[in-house]
Formats: sequence, C-alpha cells, structure tokens
Amino acid sequence: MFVIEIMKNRKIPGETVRRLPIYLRGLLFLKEKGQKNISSRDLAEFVGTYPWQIRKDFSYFGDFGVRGIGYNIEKLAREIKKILKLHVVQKAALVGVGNLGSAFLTYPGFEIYGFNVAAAFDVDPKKIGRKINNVVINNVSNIKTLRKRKIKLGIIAVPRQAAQDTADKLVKAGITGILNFSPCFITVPKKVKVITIDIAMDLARLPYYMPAN
Amino acid sequence: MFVIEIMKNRKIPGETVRRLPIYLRGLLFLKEKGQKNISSRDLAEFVGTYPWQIRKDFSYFGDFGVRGIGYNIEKLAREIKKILKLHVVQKAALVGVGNLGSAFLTYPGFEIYGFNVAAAFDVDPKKIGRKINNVVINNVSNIKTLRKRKIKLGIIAVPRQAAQDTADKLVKAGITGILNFSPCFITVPKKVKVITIDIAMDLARLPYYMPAN
DNA sequence: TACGGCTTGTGAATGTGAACACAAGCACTA
DNA sequence: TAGTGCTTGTGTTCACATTCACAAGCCGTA
Repeated sequence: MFVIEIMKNRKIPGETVRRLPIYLRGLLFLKEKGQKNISSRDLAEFVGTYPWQIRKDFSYFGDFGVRGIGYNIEKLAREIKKILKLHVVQKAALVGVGNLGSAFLTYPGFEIYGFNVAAAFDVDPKKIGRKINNVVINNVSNIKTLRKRKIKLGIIAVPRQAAQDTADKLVKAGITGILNFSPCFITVPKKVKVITIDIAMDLARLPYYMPAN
Repeated sequence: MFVIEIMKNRKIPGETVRRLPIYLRGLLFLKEKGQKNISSRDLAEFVGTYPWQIRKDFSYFGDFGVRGIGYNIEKLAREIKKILKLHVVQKAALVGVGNLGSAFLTYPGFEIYGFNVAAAFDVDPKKIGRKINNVVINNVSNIKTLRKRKIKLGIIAVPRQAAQDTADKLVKAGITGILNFSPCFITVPKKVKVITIDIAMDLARLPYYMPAN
C-alpha cells in the first residue's frame, strides 16, 4: 500500500469557517503592529477562544505552523484569505441606501477583508444620482447590470416588506451570495448562499443572560 | 410519591435561546396579519427551520401548544417575550454616534422587541447636544449617569481602538449586557454578557460558499 | 361516548463540534 | 550528535444539538 496523502480531504465544520474571519481579523491587526510570529495560545487569548480550537481549525486545511515556534502571521493570514477566497478583491452591491445602507457605504471595516462596495441601488428618486463615498446611487431597475459587471455579492438593506423581492432581483442578476440585513427570512435557490443579520434580534437575546436586577 | 412537576427544570441549549427571537419575530408579524393559530409545520416554513426543531425548542419551557390545533400566536409570543425578559421595555444606551450609530438611533427594528434606545454618547463636541430621534447626544464622560437611570444594556458603535475602553466605562456604569459592533474582541467581567456583531466578518465568509465562477 | 384526523411533546438515536492529552517535530545549545 | 524546551497536529473522548418516530391528547362529528 503506497498511499500518499496529497490533500487533507476532511469535511470542514461550518463553525470552523465561521471562525476563520475572526482569526484573520486578529492576524491582520497583529501584522500591522509588526509582529512576525504567534503561538496558538497567544492568538487564542487575543481573539477570545482556546488554543486547541485554533489548532484544530487550522488542521483541517493544512500544516500552517512550525512546532516549537508557532505560526508566521503573514503566511497564516495569506492562507486564510485564500481559503475564504478573499485573496482577490470582492466587489459587492448594496441595495437600499437608507440610514443603515448609507452607513455601509462609508463603513471602513469592509476594506481589511478586501471588500469593495462597488454599486448601490435605491428606489427613492431623490437619492438616485447622488454619490456617497464615490459610489453613485442607481435606480433599482438597473440591478441587472450587475451581471455584466461580474458582481456576485449582494447586500440587502431595504425595509422588510421589500426584502424578498430584492433578493429575487439580485438572484436574477446573477448574485450568488447575499448578506441580508432585513429582519426576515428570505427564500433563494439552493446555489445561492444567504447570511441574515438581524441587529435587533441579537440584542433581543441579551436580556435573557442578564441578572434580573 | 406525589411529585408534581411545577417547572421544567432542564438545561436550555444556547442554540435554542438564539432561535427564540427568530420565532418571536415571525409570530409578531403573523399576529399583525390577524392570524390566530399556527402549527409547528407552518411556523417552521415561515421562519426557515423545521417543525421538530420548533417543538423541541418550546418543550424546554412548557406546553405552549394544543394537540390537534397548534399554537395560539398571541399566547406564544407572550411566552417567548417573558422567557427573553422582553415583556418589559428594555432601555439601551448607545455609545458612538458615527454613521453606524446614527443609523441605530433611527432603526425601526428595535421597537418590535420592546427596546428603547434611551441614551446616546459621543466624544465629538460637534455632536454633543444634537438630538436624533428625540435622543440627546451626551458627552461620554457622563456615561456614569446610566446607573441612576437604571439602564443595563449598552450598544458599542465606536472605532475599534476605543472599544475596550468604552466597554470598561459601560461596565463601571453598571451595564450588564453589551452589543458590540466594533470589529474586535472585548474583555469584560464574567457577570457581563457580550454579543459581538462584526458586519464585515459575516460578509467575509460568504465567498467561501460561493461557486468559483 | 366512540372514532378519525390531526398536531403536539418527548425519549431515544444520530450527528456534530469542543476539549483533551500526548506524540511528533523544530530550534537552540553544548 | 544528543539533549532540552517549547509548540504544533491529531486521534480520542466527551458534550451538546439535531433529527426521528411515535405515544399522548385535542377537536369535531355522529
């Protein structure tokens, strides 16, 4: 039997994928500070988890560390970016330029992951044509242009009652990933991945954990 | 042996608590529409989960349904609110009135869960004194007034480098629950519950699930 | 009161992820 | 080359969450 393990072919836990951006965020910060290497113990403390969790997570993708030394910060960040497909600039389209939507157009946090909010849409004629952070707000009827522009990522920040319709339009325009900020469940074809963030909903489970007085 | 089960005394899975606001959101919507009862099957389809999941989740807290009929929407919503301690108005304080923070002050979604953003703080003298949605923006140095006002819930929307300091101040002011929008891990005493939402981070795991082309 | 149709509530089985504990392996020193 | 100190990578164990399958129970009807 001459079996050579070319690739680690195990199934990746969803929880591991969820944590990768957390690690990346921490690593990029540490790299900025000029640090070269870090042990799983120190990284764990920094990002708020446990060393074994970190080592296990990385072990699904390859041997990124050096025994006795730890992980090379720059190399590890590069590897995670590759896994998450963030090694190329990811263009995203925003639909709904209300208070929340506007905030996203100027939000500085997207950049570190290599995101670029490259298009914005709204239905309000008063907003259309205006420019926020160098992005011109377009009429929603032009969503279909996303296909030509090869934008695959959509951000929904419209009122709830318009969310499903917006999702349908985005899917028709060739979007395959949606970040949904509307407080509702939306239905999409299986090939499209949706992540919903309901801001109030996360707040809503906080009191449960708080002492009565 | 005359043992009467007064309360269901089992340990509640964290995942169940995480889902309760989802159910509540759906139920309040259906109630608005005038619907009286709903089966676990229909509710599951509406909120994007499975009937057995819903039944199991509720079973930790009591017998809320009626066999053969389903759940009374109004009663169930009331029960969930009680479990989540949302049956009384929960006042929250916002720290950081930038683009994102301003959006929260006008965000309509908090209301349905019974939240009231009752105070806002910033460091920028230009913003202090201004009023957004009937809330006067206060100097951060006045955070300590939260204790007197019995506000127990804090929302952090400041730049990353100020996040930990803000959290410390909130804790000192008696806050016991924090919703953190800054893209970093913050350390607090064990009695304080923190939920961190990093908007870009959720976006960051989307490309992983998207087809290469 | 008995029966049929329907839906809940839940023990048990299955699946998934977290935590552990330790062998493997690198750097450095002598 | 052998030894020491340190940190990774991972098989195994343990804990938690999902899914199943079905008995229990309500309602309407006759």
